[in-house]
Amino acid sequence: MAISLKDVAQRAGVSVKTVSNVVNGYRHVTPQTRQRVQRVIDELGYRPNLTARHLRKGRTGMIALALPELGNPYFAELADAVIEYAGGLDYIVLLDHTGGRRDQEVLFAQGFRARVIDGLILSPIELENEDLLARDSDAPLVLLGERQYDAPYDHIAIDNVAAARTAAAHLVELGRRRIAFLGARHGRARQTAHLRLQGWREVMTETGRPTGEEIVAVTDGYTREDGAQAMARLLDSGVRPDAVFCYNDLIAIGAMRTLSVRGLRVPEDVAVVGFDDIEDGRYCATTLTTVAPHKRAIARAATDALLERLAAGTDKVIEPRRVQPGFALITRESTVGRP
Amino acid sequence: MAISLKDVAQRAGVSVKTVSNVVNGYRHVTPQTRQRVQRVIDELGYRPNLTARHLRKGRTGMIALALPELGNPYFAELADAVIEYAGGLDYIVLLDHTGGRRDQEVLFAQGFRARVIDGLILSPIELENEDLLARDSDAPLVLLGERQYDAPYDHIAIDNVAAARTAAAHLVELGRRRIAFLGARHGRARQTAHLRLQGWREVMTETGRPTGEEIVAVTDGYTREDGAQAMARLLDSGVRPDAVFCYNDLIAIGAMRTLSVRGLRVPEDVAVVGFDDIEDGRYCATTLTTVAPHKRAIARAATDALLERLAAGTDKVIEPRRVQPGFALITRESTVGRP
DNA sequence: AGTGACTTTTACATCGTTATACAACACGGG
DNA sequence: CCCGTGTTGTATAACGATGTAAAAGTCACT
Repeated sequence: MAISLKDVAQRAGVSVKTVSNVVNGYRHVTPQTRQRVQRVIDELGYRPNLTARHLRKGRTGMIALALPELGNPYFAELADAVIEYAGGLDYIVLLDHTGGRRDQEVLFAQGFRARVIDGLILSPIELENEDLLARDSDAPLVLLGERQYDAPYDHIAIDNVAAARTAAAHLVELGRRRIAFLGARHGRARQTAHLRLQGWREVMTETGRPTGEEIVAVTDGYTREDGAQAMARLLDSGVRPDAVFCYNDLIAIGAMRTLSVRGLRVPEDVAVVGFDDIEDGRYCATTLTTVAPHKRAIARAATDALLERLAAGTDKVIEPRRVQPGFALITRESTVGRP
Repeated sequence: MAISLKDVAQRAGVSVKTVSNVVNGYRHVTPQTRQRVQRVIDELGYRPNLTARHLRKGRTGMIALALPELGNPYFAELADAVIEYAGGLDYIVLLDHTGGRRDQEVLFAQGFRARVIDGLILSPIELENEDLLARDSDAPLVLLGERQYDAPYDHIAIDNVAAARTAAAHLVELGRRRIAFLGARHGRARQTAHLRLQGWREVMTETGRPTGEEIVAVTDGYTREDGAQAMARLLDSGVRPDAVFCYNDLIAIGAMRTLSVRGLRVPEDVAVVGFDDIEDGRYCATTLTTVAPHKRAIARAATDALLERLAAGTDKVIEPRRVQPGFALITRESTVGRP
């Protein structure tokens, strides 16, 4: 059986509340009392029951982080960063994955696990604006990632259009002419993929390069497999790009795999740029040039935004905040070759 | 303010306990009462406060899963599997990372977060046997992964020696003669690395191949970087292996990177085998032959073992259990070449 | 000694749930 | 008509912590 305040109080010959006061560092306790109680606490090895404390305080000290999938290293690395940072602020992080499915995302946004968590950081993929507007949970919600919404929630995301432009401009500078885009998505105008596609398209247009449908490969998902297949389809269709800009690193890695199978050299025949800066990219046979969002900054911004809302309470209204952490283009062999 | 049992009871004109009975599907409630209460529940959108329930029941319905790091895809994929499986059994999984540091591992084993979680699945790296014996927390603990301990805890791990033998035998069958081992560790005899090293050494000895120190590369960690450096050191030392068996896929990927930089072909000049079957390995320029532990089986076995202990309660003694999930050798281009 | 202004400690209610024990009621058999 | 049996519902006490309000103790000053 676990030790409770009562046990300590009994043994120390004081009231339960006094023990509680000692535990919580309350000011008005005489040094003698404090010392005596503290000794008993150490003796019995008392540790507060967080469940009880949470019940009484109405807060659990836990926040949830819902990501599409941990199998994607970008999200795993991001999760690491959030757990680390929030942990430092005495918050426990509940990690979850939505599988990028709309029903799951709605479930989480709606407060699945409400009463267990104080707030939620959600990185949506399929979630629609209407889902957010229909939300009735009162736990604070911070949105992560690049989809855009017209809803009153904090949103942390890098400037995707600018980031994509940087990547595209890099390929243009290298003198590439037929620069394909891998990882576009059907439909949904607010998708991240559209922002990156837009940045790419802007630069292509400005520099007189083709942007036709035949040079844009649509994928179902964001995996290596999707990238490999998309690249294969592109090549099979007769298009011969001399560069590809990929929605993310996984797709880029898949694409490089297909290029290797087809006997095309990277970057001599085809230059490749990814997005995310996952660690894999640094150890491919040909290391991957990529756009690196500052993951720690993202983790910090998201956690800070959420905790600030928690501290303010539900009544106080805080203007929804839009934070744009930085990014950097990291050039590696897949565009500039081996030194 | 959230709706509580009391609110529902008041509105429905019954006692609090009756509502509780309806919520919990207690048998002896007349259909009329049940229906009436249920209607009010739906009307008010009542959802049980799990914190209170947990306080009362003395259980939280949460288990922790402490892994070295999520950045390693093997652990990320494993975490995915555990969250999925335990979630299906109505358990919430608290994911944590120890960084593979002994102090952190001890902290978790000792019941950091006790009173929040009902039990713990821990995948230790540096944890020592004495740490386990000194453990005084009463929350059930299941050990995951390949380190061996003489302590009364359930342990889930594949047969590493057999797995390593399978991999080594594969390289022997291909006619390779100087088969290096990448990713050995200094000291600690109970380490996983030693088991894999042992399997490798057995096969080398049985087939008359060298097992000298010069062909075994020690690493500090288990990352791609470690693999790349170890491979470089091996080559610099003048050893010319025609195959490498790596402690894990990350090291193998790092090694392949170095081989590529040095102009050595895989598998023509050097065949490479990894361990873990992480997704990265399927999309390298040269896909990676690897030993694939059955991750889902591991996740299931660990969760089942833990939940069984939870169900049994602390008083009942269950014999510590050793489960060995299966594995499979998956041959890819890094040993058999491209078809 | 009595007063007022603190400081220190305590008793008790409370958070939202479930367990326990018991009251109220229905039913069938003698 | 009473009794035992079994069902249905309620009042109350926990679980372990904290907040509130008030009691008890201390001290300086008249």
